[in-house]
Amino acid sequence: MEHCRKLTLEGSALPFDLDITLRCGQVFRFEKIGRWWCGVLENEVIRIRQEGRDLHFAGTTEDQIIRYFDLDLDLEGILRGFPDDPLLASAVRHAYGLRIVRQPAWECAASYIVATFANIPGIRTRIRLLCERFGEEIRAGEFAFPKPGTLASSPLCDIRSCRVGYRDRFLCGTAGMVSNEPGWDERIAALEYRDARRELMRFPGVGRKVADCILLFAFHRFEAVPVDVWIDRIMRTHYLEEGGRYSYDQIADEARAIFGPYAGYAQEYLFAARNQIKK
DNA sequence: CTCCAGGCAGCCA
DNA sequence: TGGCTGCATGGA
Repeated sequence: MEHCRKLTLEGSALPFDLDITLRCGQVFRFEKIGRWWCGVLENEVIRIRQEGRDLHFAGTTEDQIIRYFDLDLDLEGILRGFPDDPLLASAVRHAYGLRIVRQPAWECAASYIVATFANIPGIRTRIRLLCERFGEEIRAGEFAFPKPGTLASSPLCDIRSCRVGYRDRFLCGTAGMVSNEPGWDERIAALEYRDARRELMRFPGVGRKVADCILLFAFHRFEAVPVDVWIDRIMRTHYLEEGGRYSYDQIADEARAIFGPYAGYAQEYLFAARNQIKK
């Protein structure tokens, strides 16, 4: 591996916690080996570790690190702007320094399509298998994320062999649509949140929740609030009227009303602290 | 073994 | 529009 660089975090880059950021379940391909996190960024194998304010990394540029981890974002200001709420405050304390990573749009979409109705360890296994089978080998034993064209032209049975189950045709179908429209992500990025979500939901396997995940994790639309079973539970138990009937959009709207324009970030901190939040 | 998971599409009223 | 149901799979 090429030589290691160092980036000292300061200003907007604080707070930042690499472990929490890569462990919280927003990304599925990073793996911690010893003290190093190893993963693939833009077809480059990278490794990175944090020691206090120092970020040591290899395999990519400082600009890419800053962009991927969104270190120019004033996270402290966002956290300070949250409403005075004890549950959210405890979640922020628990996951302090978590940053929403800027995922490539296609990788994010494909990942969350195969993430539906599954648990995180299983998702990681599936995505690893997809990369090993369909991704370009960029180094011995290291694979890029599969290109949409590759998946679109692969037999469903081959895709299913990566244990994606019934999601095989969703993944293949979305891969086909994406590969037929270069620049689809820029088109989405130019739209208002509601329009962007509606457009994303035209992809097979992309419903409200997956669309919100793509908008939050790839496009950094921080008003997007993915409501999975955990967030649904937390919102109903702690923020909504007991026994009330709430649709997905009503819960997300409530979250935006309570947490403000960075509700997506609040959601992510609550998700990261889900096992510490009592039912 | 049972339960459950970063839900979705396809129905039906 | 809103509620119900089947769905493949593996990790805990």
